[in-house]
Amino acid sequence: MKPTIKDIAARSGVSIATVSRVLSQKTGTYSEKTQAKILRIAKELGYRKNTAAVELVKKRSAVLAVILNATPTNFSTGVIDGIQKRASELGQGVIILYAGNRDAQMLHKAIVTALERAVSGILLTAIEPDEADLTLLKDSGIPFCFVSLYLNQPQILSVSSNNESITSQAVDYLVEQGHTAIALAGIDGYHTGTQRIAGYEAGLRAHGITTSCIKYGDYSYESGRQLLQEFLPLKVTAIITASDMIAAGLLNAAQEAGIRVPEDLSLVSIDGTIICNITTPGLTSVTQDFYHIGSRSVDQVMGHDVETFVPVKIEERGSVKQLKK
Amino acid sequence: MKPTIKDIAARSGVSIATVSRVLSQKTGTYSEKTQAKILRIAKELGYRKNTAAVELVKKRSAVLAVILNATPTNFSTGVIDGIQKRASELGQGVIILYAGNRDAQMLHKAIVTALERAVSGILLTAIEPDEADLTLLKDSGIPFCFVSLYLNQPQILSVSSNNESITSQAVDYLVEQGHTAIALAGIDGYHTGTQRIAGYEAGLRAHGITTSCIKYGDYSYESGRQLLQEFLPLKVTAIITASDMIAAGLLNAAQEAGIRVPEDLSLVSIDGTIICNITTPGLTSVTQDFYHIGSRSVDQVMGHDVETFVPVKIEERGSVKQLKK
DNA sequence: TAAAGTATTGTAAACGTTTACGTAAAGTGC
DNA sequence: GCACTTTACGTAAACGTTTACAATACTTTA
Repeated sequence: MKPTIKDIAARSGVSIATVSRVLSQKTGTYSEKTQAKILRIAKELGYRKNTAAVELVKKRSAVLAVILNATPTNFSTGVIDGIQKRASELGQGVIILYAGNRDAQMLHKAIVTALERAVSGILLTAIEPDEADLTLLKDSGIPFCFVSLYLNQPQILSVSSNNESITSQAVDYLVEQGHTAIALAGIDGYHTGTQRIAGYEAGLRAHGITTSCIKYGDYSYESGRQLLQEFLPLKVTAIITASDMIAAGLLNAAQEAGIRVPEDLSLVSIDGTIICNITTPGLTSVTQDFYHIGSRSVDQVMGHDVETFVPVKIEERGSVKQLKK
Repeated sequence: MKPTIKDIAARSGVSIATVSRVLSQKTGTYSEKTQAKILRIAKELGYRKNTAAVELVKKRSAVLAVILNATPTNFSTGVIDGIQKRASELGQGVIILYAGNRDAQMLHKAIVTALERAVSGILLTAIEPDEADLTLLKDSGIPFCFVSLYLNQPQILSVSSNNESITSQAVDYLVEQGHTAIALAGIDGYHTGTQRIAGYEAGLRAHGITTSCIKYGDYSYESGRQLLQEFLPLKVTAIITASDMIAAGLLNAAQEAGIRVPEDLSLVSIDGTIICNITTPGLTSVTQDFYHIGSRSVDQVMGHDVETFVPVKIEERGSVKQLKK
């Protein structure tokens, strides 16, 4: 069946310890001649290490566990690309455990699965754990880091965009385009949403705007469509949306209702994924750098000294009208 | 540090074998009194099984490995939702290994990683392996199944939509709407693409249409945008696109070139993800049931008797014009 | 009551790999 | 040539859990 180091040792005429040292590349503990023989035989036999045996002995593996939340917004690919690349550079493998979308049970199971394996670190992407799971993580002794979430607790590692900066920059941009009746749409009441609300309100205050307007949602396209009804009686000229999906839903519902974008209503979308290019018109966005968020989170969980916040930028497309001043 | 069954045995006054039997729920091999005591102490100690030790001894785990290709088209979520749900119903965990997008090195590494772990099965989603990797999989003794790919080799398990049926239904639908100058766009030369070409051409023949028009691409939005140039000199009235992203790219490039959809050019998109709702106008699609593809692939790899093909359906939106006949 | 059957438990070995420590041989410096 | 250091290798034990088999205790049957 599956060849083991015992098989290699028997064919090489050396001990299993020597085979192990060669296969673990313990330089200086074997001769070149012995190494060549062992590597040749290992290849002939199609030998592969038994990961479970290694992890059992070493009580640690060179594997990062990524716990992945399926958000309505598709930014996972960028984050994962960043994680995979950086992990690979640091000699770490990556396994992904799926936690559904705000499914507490699946999340708990994913966390326990990660803890049951001797992973070197855990990255939780766009996931807000409850206190019990957070305690579990803290007590495990395994380093963990939140990705695209900032809990603002000093002992908890995270890498994300600065959510207050995201919305305050969006407000700045819209004010610059002449807008003063600015709303925030599709946000939720979790940490990310709360931070974005704070930035939105700080941005309004900084420009002396006293009227705020916040509509809650769940970041999804359908949520965006439904939110349009709530804006119809209001006098807002511009809306900052919590996600590209909210923006797309608002956009399409508005157009179906005869409201032209950007002529009658301007939109600035948070995230800046490819969705912003697909809509008609394209969506002006506060674009997050998901690739670097992912990449930097690997450095963070590996104990390297990195900045928590990854900068964002405004990307102009076609959804914001410049008002006469 | 981490409690082991030795700690539980010491506190319970029983042997480690008894602790193991209780924790493995070997019914009929322990008394209720002993069980209660062991479970209480395990909970007090915060005991968790060491997965590596279990896998080492059993040489098998109740875990499916999903090797995930990051396609330009975002259908992964549906597939994974289907896989996770069905696996959970069958008592299997799921770990996901990321293979990038047509990155042979990452794919090979993902496959080797899966083989190094005592997984119960491997699901390869939208992945076309080379011969060496396919041989590796076959020689491993671990069951594997292709998801959303059909290799048409009798010993190789797969679950997907019927790609010939997808394009022939699209042709049927467009002919029904009065179209006879029908193209196929964005397809590649791999298995899926080849099957869709066959269905497209069979569909044309069935309607006595002798002129075919096929433009290759890579399923991405950018590829779709670029393909428009190739269609400008042609007299096609309708295009079947290889993915929603190709459709969105063609759509937006056409509108920017003053070509109206559906008035001047009709589009039918293969996949039917949420992208089809986001574009303006919405894209008529041959919609695949990714959730059931994922779900059924779990049954397939677990050795249950299931149909290879999951039915597709035409979903009308706003991208096809009915021509006068 | 004795024998047979069943339930419960413990001992020992297995799983595949790593590594501390001991030993022998080779290399280096005085 | 001698003492010290380095290289190379082997032995034995460890890692945490499972399980076959043996032993013991309890229950049922004749």
